[in-house]
Amino acid sequence: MDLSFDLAKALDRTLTDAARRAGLTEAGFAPEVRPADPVHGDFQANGVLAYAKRQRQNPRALAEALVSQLDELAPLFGLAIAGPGFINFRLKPAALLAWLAAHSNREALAAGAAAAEQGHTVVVDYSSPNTAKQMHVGHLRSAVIGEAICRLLAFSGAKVVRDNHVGDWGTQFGKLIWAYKRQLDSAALARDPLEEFERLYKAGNSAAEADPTVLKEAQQELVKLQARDPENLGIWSRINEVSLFAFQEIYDQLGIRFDVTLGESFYNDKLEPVYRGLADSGLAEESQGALVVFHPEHPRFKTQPFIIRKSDGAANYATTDLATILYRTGPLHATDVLYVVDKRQSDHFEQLFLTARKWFEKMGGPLPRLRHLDFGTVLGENGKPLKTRSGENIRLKDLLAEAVERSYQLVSGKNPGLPEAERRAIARTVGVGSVQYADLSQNRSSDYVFSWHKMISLEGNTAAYLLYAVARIHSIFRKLDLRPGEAPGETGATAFETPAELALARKLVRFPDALAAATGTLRPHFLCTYLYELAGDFSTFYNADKVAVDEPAVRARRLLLCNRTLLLLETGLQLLGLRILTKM
RNA sequence: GGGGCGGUAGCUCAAUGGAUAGAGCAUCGGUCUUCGAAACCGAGGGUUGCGGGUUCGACCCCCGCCCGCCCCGCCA
Repeated sequence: MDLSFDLAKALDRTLTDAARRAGLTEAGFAPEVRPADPVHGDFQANGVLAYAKRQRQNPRALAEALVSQLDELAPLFGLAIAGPGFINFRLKPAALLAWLAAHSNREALAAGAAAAEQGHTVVVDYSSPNTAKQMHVGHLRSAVIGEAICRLLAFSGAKVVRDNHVGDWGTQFGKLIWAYKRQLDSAALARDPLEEFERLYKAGNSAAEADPTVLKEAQQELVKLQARDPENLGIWSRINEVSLFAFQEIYDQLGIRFDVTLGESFYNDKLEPVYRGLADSGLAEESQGALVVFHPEHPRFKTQPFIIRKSDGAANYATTDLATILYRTGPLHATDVLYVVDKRQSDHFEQLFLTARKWFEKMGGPLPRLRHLDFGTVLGENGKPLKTRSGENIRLKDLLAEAVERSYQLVSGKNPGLPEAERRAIARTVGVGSVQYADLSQNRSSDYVFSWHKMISLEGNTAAYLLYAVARIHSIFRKLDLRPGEAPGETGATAFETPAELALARKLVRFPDALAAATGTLRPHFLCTYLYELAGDFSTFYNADKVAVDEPAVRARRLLLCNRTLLLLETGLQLLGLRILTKM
């Protein structure tokens, strides 16, 4: 066996072959290789236990037989059979060094990782705010998690299409256009367009509520827009243009750039085939004046309809979502579509996917793998959805600004000697990164409690702690007048000896497992946990073993550890969508 | 009423059916004349909501119950 990027996978193959030679052939044998508790080793194989159970054989004897066929591993691993029949593998110090030497830069990591998702074209539908409104805290998770997932998939070899499916076509435009024509404040529009659009919408809304004549006029504006009246279409398109420009300011802070922005309006002329296709195939039926799809085999959806055309004849999001699947399957050639959307919409997606599957079966076309990547709600300290004190949604713009300001206070307190401009720049990286990391480090399915104190802290699993480790490694290289990334001072490194060196080296070698866990389950928090543990092992090493010692061989191997830790921390943080720094 | 998700240390959260359930915060106690102490080391803290079941092995799978949040026809 060679020391490839993914050692667990390589071990799995080796054990599968060895099992055949050892006679473990009945009913298939799966080695079940996984990372182990460091107390026991680096990897463990549990497959013998289940196999022995099925074959009614002694698991320890089977493990002995298997291990006797693993001589080729002896140069790399210490092997041990433990407990009822676990096989433990502990990398030898020289093998640790060899793996680290072979993966010394971003390209080597990427080359190793790229096998996992090769051949997939993944459309990721994320962020997707409504135009003419501010992005608020409710839009945070989709944007942050979606971007991290895009980066993870791309690094693992997938072709990723980032699609911002904006809500740019809704009934809100009637009232908005009504108010736009009568009450537009140009100065306010120039200053903060989304603020002005929101004001106009509220003005239109309350005017319509107070006066039925206004309501009728607003409805007329909407009808005119839908009939492609040039003036209303112009206003509408200006609103969208300005909105997207404002959104991009947020996206720039979060490091997001979409490949396509195909909002609901893009599908306006692509809805007929949906109605026709579903009606002709017999999936859709009339119910209470609407066109709906029931799923008789489903306990809930046999009575809970999927409405694809409202009783007033208008489309809704179900219609555009179906049209969107057609477009992503066709022109975008998707093999996979991921919807990074609030978990409260899970019913909708379940119905959507069920309907799409049946529809595509009738059409005879292959359906991409559709998955709803749900996420929980951001809660305040009171356990309720996060709001301002007055009960308003917190604007993303304000939230990020506050994070940056709080980080600036922290940085200025800790490192007042730095020039202000530098402290400001550091605060942007730390502040925005703290918000992103707090979101990503938690299992995405759960709700989480938003806490400035926890988020912007040097203690615990935070962005600042990780960035501090990065900054400190850079500082070592600066001190020694070396430049990281050029593998400086590594030649002549001898195998690791001290407990802290060994612990750090063994953690470094686990990077592929963390990456595979995060990408395979589309849960970035697995990578966060790994990076946090890595930074912790580095800090322990840093406190225990001095890097800048006189003995050249010891110094070389410690520099190698620093360099590789830096590489993996920086790579990992960037895969999560964070920016990095060299001082803080 | 039907359904989804959750309940793990005082608090916030981890944990592919695998070995003695782990971190951080908080509490208590240590470590700076030496590469950034924004850090590190250590201690205490648990009937994994309750009761059954499956399994060599269950926080994890199955059944029942309790509690919390969310969804259930024309918003997305």
